[in-house]
Amino acid sequence: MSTERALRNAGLRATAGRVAVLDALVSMPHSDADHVFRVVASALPTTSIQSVHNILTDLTAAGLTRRVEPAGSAALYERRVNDNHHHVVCSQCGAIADVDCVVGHTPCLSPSETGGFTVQTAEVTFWGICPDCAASAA
Amino acid sequence: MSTERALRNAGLRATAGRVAVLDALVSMPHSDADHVFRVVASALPTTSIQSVHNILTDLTAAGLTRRVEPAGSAALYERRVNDNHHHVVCSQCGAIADVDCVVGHTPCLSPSETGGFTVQTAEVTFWGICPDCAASAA
DNA sequence: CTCGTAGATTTGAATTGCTCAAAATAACGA
DNA sequence: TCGTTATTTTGAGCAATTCAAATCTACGAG
Repeated sequence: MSTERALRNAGLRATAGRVAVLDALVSMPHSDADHVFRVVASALPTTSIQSVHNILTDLTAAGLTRRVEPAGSAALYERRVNDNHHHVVCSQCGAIADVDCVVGHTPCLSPSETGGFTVQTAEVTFWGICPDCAASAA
Repeated sequence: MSTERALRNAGLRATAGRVAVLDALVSMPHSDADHVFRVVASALPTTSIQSVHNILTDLTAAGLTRRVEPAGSAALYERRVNDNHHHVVCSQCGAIADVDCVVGHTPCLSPSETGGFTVQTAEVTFWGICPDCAASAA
């Protein structure tokens, strides 16, 4: 299995829990730990929310998943990694979608005054209204 | 007092707690609720952390303060508002500084593919190393 | 000026999201 | 097949924040 290979390549053991979590994130990106837990639990009844937290933390540390924390919601995880994409978040319902970066190529990557900070990455979050919320408002 | 006038202009009553919180945020921007509480509590011994949360929530709803939630830290508040500035956060110690926006004026405000979202604002967080952490690493 | 009331604060409890740690278990190289 | 060590399990615990009822107070009406 490709998922298991990815785990071993990252130096992690290929356990059922990790495979299930990674696979879950492919079909439902931007899921929080609880969401992942509910999907994984049906196939793996012995698991727990804490285990899912452990797994997600490990996977993120190993670079297999990315953790996103939009203001106001729990941490979200996605498999899409290493491409520095950004996100649009619905300020009404919290729905989230990927956004590829933008204007030229690395916008906002050279702030004018950094107060002496050495900038390594730029994280962009767009806030707006998702199609569903726009529809139900009309 | 200018602070009290600002409160009334926003349609809020000018209470001692609110004035103290606003004033505290002028001298120490990017403070979390606990930080604000400790400063305010010395002048206002009857207050509580919950009251500070209430106040900060109200002030933010009224547009008098801005709430920022960098990944991994508690919510931070600042008085600087309505100028859409951004932040640099130290990935080691969490120190935070303001960054004025950048490249032209409204960079990153026109993502290529929004997945149908109507984008209203763009929030940029730079991650890097602050001067202090850089110094102690050398 | 004082009084009543809507708006704020206080107090205490509860919730959410997550971390920590010890014991049990399972992956996988030898 | 077995042993080691990584991983999961289980259960407790914590920090940040929210909720809600009771009390209080700012401030406009009179």
